[in-house]
Amino acid sequence: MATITDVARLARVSPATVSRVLNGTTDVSPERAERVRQAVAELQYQPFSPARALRRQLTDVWAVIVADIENPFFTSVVRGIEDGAREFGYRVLLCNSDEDVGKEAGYIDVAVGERVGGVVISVASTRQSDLAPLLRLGVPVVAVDRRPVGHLVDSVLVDNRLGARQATAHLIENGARRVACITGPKRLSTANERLAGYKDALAAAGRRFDESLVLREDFRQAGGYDAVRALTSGRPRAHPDALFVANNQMTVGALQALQQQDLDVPGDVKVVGFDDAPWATLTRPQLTVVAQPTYDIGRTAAELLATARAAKGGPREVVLVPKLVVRESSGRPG
Amino acid sequence: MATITDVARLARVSPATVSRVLNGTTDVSPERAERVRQAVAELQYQPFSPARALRRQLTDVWAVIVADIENPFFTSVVRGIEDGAREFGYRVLLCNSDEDVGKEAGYIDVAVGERVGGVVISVASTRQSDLAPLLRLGVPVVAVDRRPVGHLVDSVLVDNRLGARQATAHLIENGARRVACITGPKRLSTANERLAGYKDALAAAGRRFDESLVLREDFRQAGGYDAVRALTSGRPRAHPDALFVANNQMTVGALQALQQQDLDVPGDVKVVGFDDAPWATLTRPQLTVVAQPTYDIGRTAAELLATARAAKGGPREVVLVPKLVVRESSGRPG
DNA sequence: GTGAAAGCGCTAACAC
DNA sequence: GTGTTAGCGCTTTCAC
Repeated sequence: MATITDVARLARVSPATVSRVLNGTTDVSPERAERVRQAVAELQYQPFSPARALRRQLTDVWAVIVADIENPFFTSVVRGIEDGAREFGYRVLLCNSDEDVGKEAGYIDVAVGERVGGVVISVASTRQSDLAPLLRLGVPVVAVDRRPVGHLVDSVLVDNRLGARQATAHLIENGARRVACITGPKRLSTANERLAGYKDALAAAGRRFDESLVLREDFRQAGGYDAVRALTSGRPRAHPDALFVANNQMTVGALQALQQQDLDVPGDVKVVGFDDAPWATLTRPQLTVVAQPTYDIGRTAAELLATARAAKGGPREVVLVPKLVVRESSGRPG
Repeated sequence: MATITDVARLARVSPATVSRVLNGTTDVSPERAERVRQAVAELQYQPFSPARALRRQLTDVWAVIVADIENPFFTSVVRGIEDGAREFGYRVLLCNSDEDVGKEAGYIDVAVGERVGGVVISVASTRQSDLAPLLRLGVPVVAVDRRPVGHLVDSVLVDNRLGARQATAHLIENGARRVACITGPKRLSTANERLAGYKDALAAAGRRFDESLVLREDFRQAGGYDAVRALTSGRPRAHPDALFVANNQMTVGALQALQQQDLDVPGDVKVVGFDDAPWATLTRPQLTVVAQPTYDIGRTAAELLATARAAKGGPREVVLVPKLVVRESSGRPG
């Protein structure tokens, strides 16, 4: 591969001049600039990024570390981040922590090693994810979706508690007597906040909180499936007549389990899921969900990251509002 | 941030010795090695990747360039690639070309600039995507899903023609008289191969090929929706009684359009989609699809990439076999 | 406006 | 085993 020296030789100028033409830092005489451009084209020269990064001590790359690249929620957020990054002149290095704190730590090390210009992260664990290596370096970090505790970073969150409260209240209004909550692991703030919102709604309706109706699973499809199997395995009187499922992938699993057991939705069990999906109107019945502003979450994160170095004061926190989208799976009033 | 020199000073050794400890290239006396490790820990030293890449002239990074990060097909492929990459000791830099040859070219330049160790790409265009910058550099490239013409690269493809033929034949066997094909743009080999398979099946059944029953849209949801609207807008006798939809996202749109027009599936219109989805059993009726071995595609690509430098002979091509998964949307025989 | 020269942090060749 | 040294490709003073 050609180097800047090769280009300089061919264009009969110094390497410094080639650099100046490429970066537009100083004026170069038109003729020489033209010679340089020709030489670049002829040699198909492409600057070697590591050399440039070494010299400049920074890169125009952001690392985006998401917990689950297969979850459409995150890919939509990523799209928002990407579009924002492009606008601000950054490239995006996308990493998948796979809900694993260890893998996540590895990618954080990579981000540190690359001296990336910024990091957007949906932490694998609210308490255990360690952002310190980034913060020590002074790399701006924006947390999305999940709240990291003990680290002072900007964040873009959704009012999960509100969304969960609305979902649960809606089920109660529609006549549900025993609403179960299938939520995620304790290590995720989203799981806890959605559970809290569920409790809020019960309390507001004067309902007793029944521990046996709350199940924690991982946020994956199999978790939703297993939860429903467990909830419907005991004596029938103990079964729930409504489900608030706190995550999109678990909702798929939950619906599959209900279907397999010939339980009618919403007749036997009413269902509200979290996060909308393109196919939510294709299921029978159509799925009621708490929709999240996924793309905006990403967009907003990019804006915070781009302005992080200039920002004064403490961490900035943006909380976006989810929206209950009522379809058929949650039944009807009365 | 601490440098290798800082570590060396603190450990009272030379920078070379620190490097040796970190990379395990040569034996270092136990005591000195221990001192180095302590210094590394104390300073929280993290090697600066660009400096290392500059010196070594290569990186342990693969670029994975996918056409649409929001398409679950690709994210599943990516998971396969990632798992393979990890096994072979590579990190994955994920890029989203957004079905745009221009953005794709930008990421190819990035890959060249970074001198990545390999590239896995699902090209944005069979003919227009330009892999030459990579090949000139000698970077191993593996194409997945879509076939790039005019470039000698390894590839992992699916037998789209076979899958499409099976899908269409199945619809015909189930009594469809007018099978429409909603496929993708001409620039994508997958779109063309699936159309070819559709034609194969018609021919094998002795059916006349009717141009008006073939629609090309982009591979996105709105495309499927628009196609169905178009197909059902003319005089009823011209409407199809079956649809072969050549892509997962378009299938969602197509089903939505059918639903909106109160067309019964499979009564009025039988449907087979391409690529399976977790929610395919939740729709009413359950969706018949041609399932692709997504994860294996990625896995296989990683294996080809890891062994590319050692491989002799011409380009290697692996063709995986899709599988028709019959559910309800395609009707019943007779 | 331009070139010479230094140096970013790291590793590998070479001495000892 | 270990330290010294050179140099990867680039940008940025500093002279002129």
